[in-house]
Amino acid sequence: MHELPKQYDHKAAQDRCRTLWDTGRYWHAEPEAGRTSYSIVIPPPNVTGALHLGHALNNTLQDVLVRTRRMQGFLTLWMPGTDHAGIATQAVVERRLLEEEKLSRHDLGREQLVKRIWVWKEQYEKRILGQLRDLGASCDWDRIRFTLDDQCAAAVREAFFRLFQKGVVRRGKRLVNWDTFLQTAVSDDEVFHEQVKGHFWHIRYDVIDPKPGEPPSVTVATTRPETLLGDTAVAIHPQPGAALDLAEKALREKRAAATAKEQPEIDAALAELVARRADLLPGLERLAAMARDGRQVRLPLLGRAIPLVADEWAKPELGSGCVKITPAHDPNDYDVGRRRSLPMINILNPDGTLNAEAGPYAGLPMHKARTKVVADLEVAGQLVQVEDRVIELAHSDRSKTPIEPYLADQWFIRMDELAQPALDAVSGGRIRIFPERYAKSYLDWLSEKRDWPVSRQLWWGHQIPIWHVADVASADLEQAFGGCGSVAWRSDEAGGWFVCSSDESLATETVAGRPLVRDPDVLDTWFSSALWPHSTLGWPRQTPELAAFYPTSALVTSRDILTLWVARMVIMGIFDTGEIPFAEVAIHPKILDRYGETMSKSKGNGVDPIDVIDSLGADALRFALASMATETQDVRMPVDFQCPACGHLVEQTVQNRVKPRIDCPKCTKPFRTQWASNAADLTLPRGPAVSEKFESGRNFSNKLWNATRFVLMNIDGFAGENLSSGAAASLDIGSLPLEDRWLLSRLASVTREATRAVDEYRFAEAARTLYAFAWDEFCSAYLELCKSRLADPAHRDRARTMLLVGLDTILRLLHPIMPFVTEEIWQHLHEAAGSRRMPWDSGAKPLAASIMVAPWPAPPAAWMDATTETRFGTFLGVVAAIREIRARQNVPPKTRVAVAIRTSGDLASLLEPMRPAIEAMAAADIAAFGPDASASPSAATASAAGCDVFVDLADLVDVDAEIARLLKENEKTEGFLRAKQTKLADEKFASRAPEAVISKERAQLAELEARLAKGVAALADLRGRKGAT
RNA sequence: GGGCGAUUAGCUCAGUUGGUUAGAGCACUAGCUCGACAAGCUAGGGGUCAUAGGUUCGAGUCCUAUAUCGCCCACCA
Repeated sequence: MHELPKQYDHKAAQDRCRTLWDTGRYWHAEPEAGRTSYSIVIPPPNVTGALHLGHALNNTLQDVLVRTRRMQGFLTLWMPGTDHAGIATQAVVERRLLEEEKLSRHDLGREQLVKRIWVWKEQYEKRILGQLRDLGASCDWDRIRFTLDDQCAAAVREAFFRLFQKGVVRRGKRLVNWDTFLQTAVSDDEVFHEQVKGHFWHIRYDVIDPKPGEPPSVTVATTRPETLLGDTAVAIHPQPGAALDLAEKALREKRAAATAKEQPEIDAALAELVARRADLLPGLERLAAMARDGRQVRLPLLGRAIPLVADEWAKPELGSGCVKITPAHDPNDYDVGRRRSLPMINILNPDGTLNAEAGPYAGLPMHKARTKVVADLEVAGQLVQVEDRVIELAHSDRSKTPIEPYLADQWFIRMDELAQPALDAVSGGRIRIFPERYAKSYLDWLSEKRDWPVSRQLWWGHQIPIWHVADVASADLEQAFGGCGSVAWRSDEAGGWFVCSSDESLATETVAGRPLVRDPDVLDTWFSSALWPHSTLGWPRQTPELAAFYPTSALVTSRDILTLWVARMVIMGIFDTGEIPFAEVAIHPKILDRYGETMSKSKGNGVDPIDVIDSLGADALRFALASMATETQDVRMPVDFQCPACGHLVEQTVQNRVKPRIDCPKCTKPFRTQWASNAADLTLPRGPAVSEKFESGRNFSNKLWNATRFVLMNIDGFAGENLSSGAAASLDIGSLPLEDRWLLSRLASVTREATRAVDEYRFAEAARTLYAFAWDEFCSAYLELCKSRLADPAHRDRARTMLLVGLDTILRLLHPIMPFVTEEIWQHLHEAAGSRRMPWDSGAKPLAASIMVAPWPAPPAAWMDATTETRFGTFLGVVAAIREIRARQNVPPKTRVAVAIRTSGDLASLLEPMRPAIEAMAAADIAAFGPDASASPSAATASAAGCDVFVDLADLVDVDAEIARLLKENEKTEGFLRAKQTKLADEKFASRAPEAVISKERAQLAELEARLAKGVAALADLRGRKGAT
């Protein structure tokens, strides 16, 4: 006999399963003619660090899809890989370099730094891929890619080259977010805003040669006074009066629509506007006229004459109505500068110090320059006023240092033409986004068609395949590269040329004696990510993989990168291949901590998935994550630290979550957290971050394990029938007892529900459906029922067959969510019952050696039978009724009770075969079963769907307790009854509700009336009995 | 400022096209070691579905407003 240990050992099972899968390479997909494929590319995790719970969720869901499709017979590929994550990775390595060796990247040089980052990458890539394997991800491990590997690099160069040829890659001065620590431009997405206390300085600029009646000066206000060194104008609205009228009109409209509560505030604003008009308008009108006349003001400190310009950007309703213009260091001023053709003076060096343009301030870092500028303005008497103000200061997400807007030459991609096909793909339904509402943010973002700045002044990344050459003629280039299809060139509008090549290097180092110089910049990391679906499959080569697996089937991601990544993949996929990169996009929730904050390593509120995998098992983790993946909202996960010494749980709080060590409040022993870095802390045992949410998954694994244990204990040499369609032993439904027909019916409907849920990315529903069925129906009901049948030689083998059908089907349905425990059980079943075949198995082929490649269940529709399910429900109701009476009368579990069941003759004969089952499951002896059954004088009563159940308790019955209970119950029934009567008596209801609803209500009313009558009779009976004693 | 979403049991969440007396897991209470499983079994307690209106014969579900929270986008001399 095949006997299993009492508890499921997830650690041993995980090791065994991984070995089995790796040996069989069931995760590998080779292009094969004639097979329908299903493919997913992994959202490549950054090699900046380890995977967190969000990744675990993302990858669990992908694995559920991939494992399901593989079992359904699709040629299934899940492409794994990691992302070089340009700036993020370089920042991490640079920060460590600085901390540990006090070196900057310039001390090391480009080549050495990149070498260091590769070392880092190897280390983290290994760790990440290891975590994915531990999670059970069935990626094709023979096809691991990296966004910076040779294959991806070739795709990047080719894609860039084509964009260059098409003319949508441009170079030009752009105002960028400059990170002065990393000395690179960063994208808007890599900038975060932080509120800091600052000031609002009001500075006076004197008018040059004011005429009589003209204001002698203008006052402007700024939060960044040092930028005045780069001012090239002061702006004033061209028609301040009209602008004020407009502002006033807008306010009045707002007031009309406002609630009474908001009105005082608007009134105050209106009053201010009116006062402002009186005070400032004449002056502003004068200034506007002066701007039209080309008059100038003198820039304080530097003494430069700068023009007054008329521009709508200056709002007369704000501040003094005038605004200083620093085109090279402010995004709005930049726009003004372009509109008014102003000079753009860059006052910054790349390292954040001021350059020669700043005159006497050159060499100072910005914050020192600010202090000095303010002090000098004060001395010069140009500082009018200083206000305290809270300002939103932009910081670089990567270096955590303040961002400086900075004018620099950058490469960017024009989106106007490229974006349209990507918009059409989603709005036309060729790409479907789940849940659908996210399509809106995709479309909104793309329809702005904003240019994509793609150059980064970094060393880690794909170096832009552009070479610069100056002082050559077009003919020289033609001669050098004319015959070469992989090289293109274009004038750089400054007398030089851009040469672009899709090859890694150019064939020559000079053209007409002039050197070709490689552009030092690298591409935004999202550029290579945008090519991921086709670059990983071999593009631009026409590989068999590309033909078989592109377009991919689905993309699974969280919503925050819908624009950054998903939209760009669609753009580039269509541009490069002419086809969409994926047919469906599944958006899953984010995991938040107990305070509703997103989990992140920097906050320290994360959970290492490996902690959960170690303590509770990968299946527990996966099951919990899948159950959380609902469509509507993000999910909160309260986290605790578990004391390694005593197991006590310490709630993770804002205070303790960043500490390297914690002293257990219970056993007082210290343990380390993920933050431990010094030697002393590292010697402490690790206290993993855990959440009770994962426990139900662990318990479920164990439940399945023990159900299997039961089946194997009873199988006793029975190897399983071949039920595959066409085989002799096929199931004859009509001959089966009620419980077997019920099981088949449930298997069919559960399979349908679970499959549909996965198809529609409703993972939580799939998990819930399977959990409830396996636990509450298969284990609690069916297994219990089988116990008596297994003891009866006449029925034993049929019960064994059905147990195997049930267990086998449940395992296959659960395998995508819980691969390890299902595989482990599959192997045990293989040993004990290897000749069994399900109707959806091929009868000729041997049973699959791994459940990973076992066919997905496909129960025939004929199994579904609603009548059987209802009847079985009645049976369960009778059992529950007897158990309830036992519980409320404190009958000891082993004491058998005598029961009478009063019900219609029809129902009684239908349920008669279930008599032994009822007796076994409720520890009861049925004395009477039918219309004539009646209560004995010492019975307690209960009702269940058309049956009255009387349990004869003899001297056990507590009459007073029964009376009290009946009183309470009758009262409750009366309450429902009255509500129902009122509803039915309501003429409106009777006249307007549909007939079906009314008859349903009537039936319920009748049922309630009968119930009450019985209750009243039982009560009278009990009272009489009490009087008799 | 614009957009999207959420608010249901002590906690974390489900709740199909509006239709019985609103569910699950964990936590809680009582009883139970019987050969599958104490990571278990049996029974139970616990909810004015954020608030206020409205539509409807009927609202957790639809509409409007309010409050609170979260996310995305834009802007803040």
